[in-house]
Amino acid sequence: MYKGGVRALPQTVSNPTLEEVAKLAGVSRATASRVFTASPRVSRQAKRAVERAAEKLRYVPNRAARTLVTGRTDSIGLVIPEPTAFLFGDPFFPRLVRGISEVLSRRLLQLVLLMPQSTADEARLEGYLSAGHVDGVLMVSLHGNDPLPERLYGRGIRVVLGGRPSGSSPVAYVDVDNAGGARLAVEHLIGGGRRRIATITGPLDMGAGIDRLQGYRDAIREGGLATDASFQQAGDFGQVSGVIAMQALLDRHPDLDAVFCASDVMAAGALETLRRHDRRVPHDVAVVGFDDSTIATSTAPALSSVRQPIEEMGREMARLLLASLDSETSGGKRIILATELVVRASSAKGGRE
Amino acid sequence: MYKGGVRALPQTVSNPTLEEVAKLAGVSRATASRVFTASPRVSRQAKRAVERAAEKLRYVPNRAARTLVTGRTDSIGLVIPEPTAFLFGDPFFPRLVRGISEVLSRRLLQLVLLMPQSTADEARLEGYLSAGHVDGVLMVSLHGNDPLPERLYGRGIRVVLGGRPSGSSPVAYVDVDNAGGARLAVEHLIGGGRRRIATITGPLDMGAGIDRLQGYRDAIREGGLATDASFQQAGDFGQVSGVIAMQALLDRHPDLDAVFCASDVMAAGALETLRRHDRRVPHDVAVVGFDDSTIATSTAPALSSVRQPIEEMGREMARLLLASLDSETSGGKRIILATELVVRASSAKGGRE
DNA sequence: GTCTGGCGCGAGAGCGCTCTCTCTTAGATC
DNA sequence: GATCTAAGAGAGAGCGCTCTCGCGCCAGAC
Repeated sequence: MYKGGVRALPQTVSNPTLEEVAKLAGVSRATASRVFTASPRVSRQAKRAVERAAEKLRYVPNRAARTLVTGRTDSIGLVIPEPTAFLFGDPFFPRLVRGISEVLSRRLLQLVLLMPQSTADEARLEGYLSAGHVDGVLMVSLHGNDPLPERLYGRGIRVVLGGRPSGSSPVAYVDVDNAGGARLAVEHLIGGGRRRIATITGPLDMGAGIDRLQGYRDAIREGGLATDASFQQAGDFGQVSGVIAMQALLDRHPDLDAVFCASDVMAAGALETLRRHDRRVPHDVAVVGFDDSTIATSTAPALSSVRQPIEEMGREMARLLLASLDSETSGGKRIILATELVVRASSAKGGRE
Repeated sequence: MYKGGVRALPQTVSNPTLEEVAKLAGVSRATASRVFTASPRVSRQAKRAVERAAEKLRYVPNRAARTLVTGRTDSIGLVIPEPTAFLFGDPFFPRLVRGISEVLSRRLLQLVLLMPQSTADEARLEGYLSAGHVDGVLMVSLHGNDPLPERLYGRGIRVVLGGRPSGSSPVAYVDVDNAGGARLAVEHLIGGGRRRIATITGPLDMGAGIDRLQGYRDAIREGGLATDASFQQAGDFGQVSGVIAMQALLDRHPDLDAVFCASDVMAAGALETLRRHDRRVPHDVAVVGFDDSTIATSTAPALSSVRQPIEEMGREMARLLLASLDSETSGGKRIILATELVVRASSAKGGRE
């Protein structure tokens, strides 16, 4: 019975070894190896002979053996805690992967995704990553103060985060300009004549949640309006939390005239509540979301939103990790990518003059 | 410069080896090894000494070395071609992963996700999987006749598919009862008095697309209605294709009174078109989707849909693979899981009497 | 003709681990 | 007290590969 323990089972199909390839090609193992490591010191005919032999035997180099001696795996781990895949139900995740892959493929590195489902999974994951299964680790969207990145970092494993961690940390990261994006959104609302502007925040134990709130506050203050905590209501980026938060805000401020939501999904929930309360959007209340996800164009009215360069974030994460792998020094670096406001019907200026 | 080539670089942090742990614990390497392989023949005190030494040195067994001798990696690959993550933009993907993880975690196996982004990626993937990086492979939702599963199978690698391949194949798979689900949906429409029932199909080079169409046809025929190809319009599971297909169907049959869509997302598109043509749903036209995704409850009216047990599919895939790993014989087995119809407003019987 | 240099190649060590085989020793049996 | 047994530990081989070292050979310089 296959127990996932550590006991040797007979290989069902014992793969050919380099030794056999070399013998068939009539060369030494060393020469055959040189062919597969693309080493220059091989004659054309030896190379051809080895290649032919390999093809004939359907030889594939044993990765474990190679890793054992080189200390390298040529693969990169991407860790995505379970909730993330849902939070941004939207293309966030595949877009990020696409950006990362674009860079890694060029270097012939294999991207390996890891989705811990539980705390137990995550503990095991630390062992997996520490055991030399990957050359470096990318991680996204940590809730609270996930200790994993720092622990890996402490082990000398190269780590790059997507989205800044909520605390301070020596680990390198790439983030989008959440505060800047939020500020753009709120400045746009102020510019449209709104004065009683509420916000539905993300979880405040995540960098993205904190920074988007900060951007909102900055814009409110700089716009000469008063920041008032009763105009702020926390959500968790999910739709239901948008519905509930909007309700709470309307209870406190029936006359609010705009709401900035830290995610499109929450904004969709907010729209639902506004509709139920017969608020016209954008006439009575303007709404702006964040993420510019596909949901933004399918709501009625279509949602203004802050667009983030997800693919670019993936690319930068990969580049940063590769640079760290090259440089023999790790950590510290951070890259912030610009965000952009996309205005749609939900906050149209014409909504109210 | 880190090239992803095959050249040894100095390890930034050279991890402690078993040898060092053994020395610190005052035992031989063999005894130390026994501790980590949970072998029974170790005295309590030797075990404790080794554990203490390991902790002190922060020792993690080198996986490559272990794999080299055991021939096992204790990890399982899950291959998801890029389009899939989009197609079922919805929780399909995380739900599947959750089901799989549930089973694998219990065996302490690591799930590794692989998302080839291009044909080049896929070619490289074959090498990766063949090189002994994983003990077995799970694959989902193949477009057309993807040769990868059979090639891996041919190499003696254990493979289990999620969703039957469109052609015939010796590779084991788990699938939901697509035909049965479609049949339920159409029987429900017929039971509601509908007679001019159209369908928007999925891509017909995918098992799911083919089978859902087949179920539709069977139900139509058995309901005593005529199957008529002009009532069938192909889509690609995406929203836009639903919009367009519905338009084509209305052009041909302005008086159709129901439409069965092979995905919820296409159904949402169909609803859009129906609304634009002033068809009331369900009064004039009843609509049923497939997948019972979150979108089904957020459309207006809410969408009747066929529910599939995604988590269960993940679990069964994992179980089948583990069984195959145990049994030393591979392939052949197939498991079909029941689907279920969830009736909502879009096909309410009261819609028309 | 000799000397030099570099190219191509083979021999062999060794990466870190598991596992088999063998040895030691303590306890059980007579 | 002698013999047997089995539990616990160590020695050592070897998994498949890469890489260093050094040897032989031939082209070009003198």
